[in-house]
Amino acid sequence: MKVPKYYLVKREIQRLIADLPVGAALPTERELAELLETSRTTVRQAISELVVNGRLERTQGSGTFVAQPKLMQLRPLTSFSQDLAAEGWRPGSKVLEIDVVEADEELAGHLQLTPGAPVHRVTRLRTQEDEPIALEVAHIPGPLPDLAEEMAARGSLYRTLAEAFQIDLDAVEDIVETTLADPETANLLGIEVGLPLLLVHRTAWDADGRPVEWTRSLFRGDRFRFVARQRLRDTEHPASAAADRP
Amino acid sequence: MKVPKYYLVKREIQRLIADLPVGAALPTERELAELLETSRTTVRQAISELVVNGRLERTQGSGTFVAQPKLMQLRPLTSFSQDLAAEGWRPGSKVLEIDVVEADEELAGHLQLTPGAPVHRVTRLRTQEDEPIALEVAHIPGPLPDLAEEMAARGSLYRTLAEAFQIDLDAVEDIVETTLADPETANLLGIEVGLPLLLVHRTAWDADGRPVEWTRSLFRGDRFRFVARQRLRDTEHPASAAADRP
DNA sequence: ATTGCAGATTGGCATAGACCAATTCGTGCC
DNA sequence: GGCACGAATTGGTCTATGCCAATCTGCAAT
Repeated sequence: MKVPKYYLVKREIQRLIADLPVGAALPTERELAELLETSRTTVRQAISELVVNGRLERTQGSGTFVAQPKLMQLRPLTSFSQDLAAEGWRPGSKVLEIDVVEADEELAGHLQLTPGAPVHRVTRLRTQEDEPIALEVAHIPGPLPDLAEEMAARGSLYRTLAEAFQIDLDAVEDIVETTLADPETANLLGIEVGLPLLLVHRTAWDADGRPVEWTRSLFRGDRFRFVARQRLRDTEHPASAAADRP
Repeated sequence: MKVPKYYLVKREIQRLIADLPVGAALPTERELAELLETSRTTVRQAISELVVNGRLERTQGSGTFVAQPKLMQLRPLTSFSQDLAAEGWRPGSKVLEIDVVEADEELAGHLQLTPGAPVHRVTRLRTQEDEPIALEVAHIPGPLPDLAEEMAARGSLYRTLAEAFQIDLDAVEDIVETTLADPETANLLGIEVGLPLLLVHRTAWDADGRPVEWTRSLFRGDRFRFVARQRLRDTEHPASAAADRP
């Protein structure tokens, strides 16, 4: 099998950084090109893949550095804050905007509304140790008086829905796929344009089966894992009541 | 905000292909470079992102074409075949290898074994309409006599475990993250090196809480969505027995 | 000691061009 | 008509180079 040169260069660089601690600086691109007897373009292509994989971090004017390994995890059925707090992280959240928009075709479909119906929109930047890791846009239908104030008082969106508006979620569905960072998203998340992201669409229903939330989240692909854990409902033998998994 | 030129080119190309049907050919890279008054390198960078997003497909010697949109979905709790069949797809599976290996540190940890313990390994290529979409390596501990023959007779791994070895799954956990295709994987999946993949680690437990399967799957990021659907166990009010979601 | 500015350093973007590899297509042969 | 082969076409890789933008460094002024 033919392996392109930039891929060999990538492996060389991986060897170079294998023993380096987080934060260590790589040689400059121009030095690497000379050292590995190739062009700077090829070196950049190799480094780009390592950046995408989350192994390296580039800063214009400064250099290229060994990055933190991928660590965070998110379970789909609880809230962002609970998820990360349970893992021992320090999650934060910054509300960028709270407004009301008219549902377009797609949004109306997901929330079972007629297009044009008013929907509350909450745009938030999720952070971890003050580093942005996700951009989240939640859409909630129905009257929610003083949503901004209620949220400001509580912080958590789910807690606000439950305590201030008696909206309790009964089921959620997450759809996860990959996408690429466009300039605007890259800017907000402080990452490079073109980095792979995990695009998560979440729909939540109440006990009556009515959709109460439709959210579009973009997570850094190099910093996030998505965890889905499920008990299998044994439709044939409704016996199993064993302890939860270790 | 500064938007690089290749990104503008990308948008131009997106406009160009907006009305084209699947399979339609783009102008050649050299033509696009001239048309959009830029270099071929810049055009290639723009096209590369559209390829990664699954909007375009490149074939050396032939051209660049509009690709099938992302469509498939997979729920985490049933088998690959059931998942796709339920969505109306025609899934296939090709067993590449069935053998027994010694568990390394990581594998032993996931399956609660001692390193060096023998583990069955089933390597499969999952296909859809004869197109490879995922590479799956399953590890199952314990004695499984004539596993290869039993599987050949049934096709499905989960059915084989249940019917031939009385191994019934009770809970599963999927961990989803992004990664990039290395040359070997890219070769098997028939995609380009460097394309983003969804890397899914699945662990399955039986009713006694013993891990019975640990699987590493690589899905084409441009062809796959991952769906996790959950009922929220209402720990406070164990009442909810409403109909499943619409 | 602190601040401010200028220059050097480093990554980011874009160009032009060469050659390779896979595919396609036309031509001519059978 | 069908097949084989070679040329043309098209994407794949790599080089060399220039300039821009962000950052860092060090010196000078305060």
